[in-house]
Amino acid sequence: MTRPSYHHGDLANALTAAATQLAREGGPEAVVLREAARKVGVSATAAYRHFANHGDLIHAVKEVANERLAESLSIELAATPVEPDPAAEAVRRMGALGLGYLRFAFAEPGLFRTAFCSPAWTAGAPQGPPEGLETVAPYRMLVEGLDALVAAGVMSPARRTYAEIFAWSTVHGLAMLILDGPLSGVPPEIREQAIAAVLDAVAVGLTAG
Amino acid sequence: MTRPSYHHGDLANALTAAATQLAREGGPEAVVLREAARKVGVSATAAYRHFANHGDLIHAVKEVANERLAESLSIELAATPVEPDPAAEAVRRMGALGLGYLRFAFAEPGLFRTAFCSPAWTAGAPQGPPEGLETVAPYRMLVEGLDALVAAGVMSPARRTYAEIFAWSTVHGLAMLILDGPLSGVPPEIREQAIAAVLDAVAVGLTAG
DNA sequence: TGTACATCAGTGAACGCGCGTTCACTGATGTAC
DNA sequence: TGTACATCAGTGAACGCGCGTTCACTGATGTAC
Repeated sequence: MTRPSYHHGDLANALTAAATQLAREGGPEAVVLREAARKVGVSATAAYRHFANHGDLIHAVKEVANERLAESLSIELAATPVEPDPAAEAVRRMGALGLGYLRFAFAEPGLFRTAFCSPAWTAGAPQGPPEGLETVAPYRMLVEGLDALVAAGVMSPARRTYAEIFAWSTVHGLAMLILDGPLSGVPPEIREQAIAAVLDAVAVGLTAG
Repeated sequence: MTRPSYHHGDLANALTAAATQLAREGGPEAVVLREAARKVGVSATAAYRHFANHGDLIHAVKEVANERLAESLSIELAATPVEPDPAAEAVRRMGALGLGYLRFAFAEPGLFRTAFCSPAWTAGAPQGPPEGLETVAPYRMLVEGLDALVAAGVMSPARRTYAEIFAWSTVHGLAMLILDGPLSGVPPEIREQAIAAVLDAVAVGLTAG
């Protein structure tokens, strides 16, 4: 298990992968730089050749987590057949996005919590240009879904404003209340019913009137 | 500022108050037992006469935070005049509850985050009987609000199921996304508009059809 | 009304923990001539 | 094709931090007789 050369060759990626595994098992607080280095078989100091500091490493994991979330959304989008009717199709897609979001949260709680961890955890990470929300894949998918709702005539343009925030808030809140919060005791069966009911209510809130 | 006697007399409450102030300023991670003792002017060891451990102290703060949240809901309920029409009144109350929840989250982010902190923070706290959600004041207020909606005939009984979870998830998610999450950059003015739009969408989701 | 004594509520020193980070260093790589 | 040398990517020891918690203790309180 020793590496062939003194130089690792791909240490940045290896550390990110190890740190991602830590996050998967215990959320952002489990991402410890020394442990990631240990897993890769390298001294802790070596990490500083590739990451500015601890927060920078967490930031890298956070980006990976967002990619995984986007994948989960895509998978759920593809899991149900396309509806011939544009209106029904737009509604189907929104439901799939919500379901993909929640499936990810419950299947990968550690990564989910890391994707949305407080900025305190990534403090010190050197930030480039202040990239907006539009660069985050899951958010773009949500925007497209809502636009399709309007294009299909199933949501009034007046309701379009802040619709991202409404839809996102609901699924995010549900995930948080169940993962970390006072709804953590809800058994899986009830949880599934609640998810269906909540997603339905969101659809109503977006399209009614 | 020295206490009159060797015995403090009310140390448990004093420590809880000091710890609550710490939480107010920095959330659950700022609740450090030694610091709370320091603020009260007592040795760290003394805290162990009144709290089983660190998690127990945080648990006490968590309960205080929930009381403050309930107060915020009550204040907002009383902030707008009662509607004569029962249907309008029930809708008004739901809006006030949502607003009170969000006002509290933004006015007291540290306490809000403590009220909903992960069980990991309160680990070790000796738990009595597993008290259900019904014992938590804010939750009871939500249940009453939804029941009133049905009683006033403005929400169909079919929609009543899991309505708590839908309404709660939405306001909770909005608070989290803005406090800790990717919506933290939203300026206060836009935030207020978003709050109004989201609360409106929830009302639609609850009552439409 | 005194007094002995159990109990309660504090004290202060100390420990271990494991982290992030820095330091001076050495082995490996690649490029100019 | 060799060789000198700058640069890059690692090493290992060490530091400081501040926490939660334990220990043996002492001062204050209250109760039985």
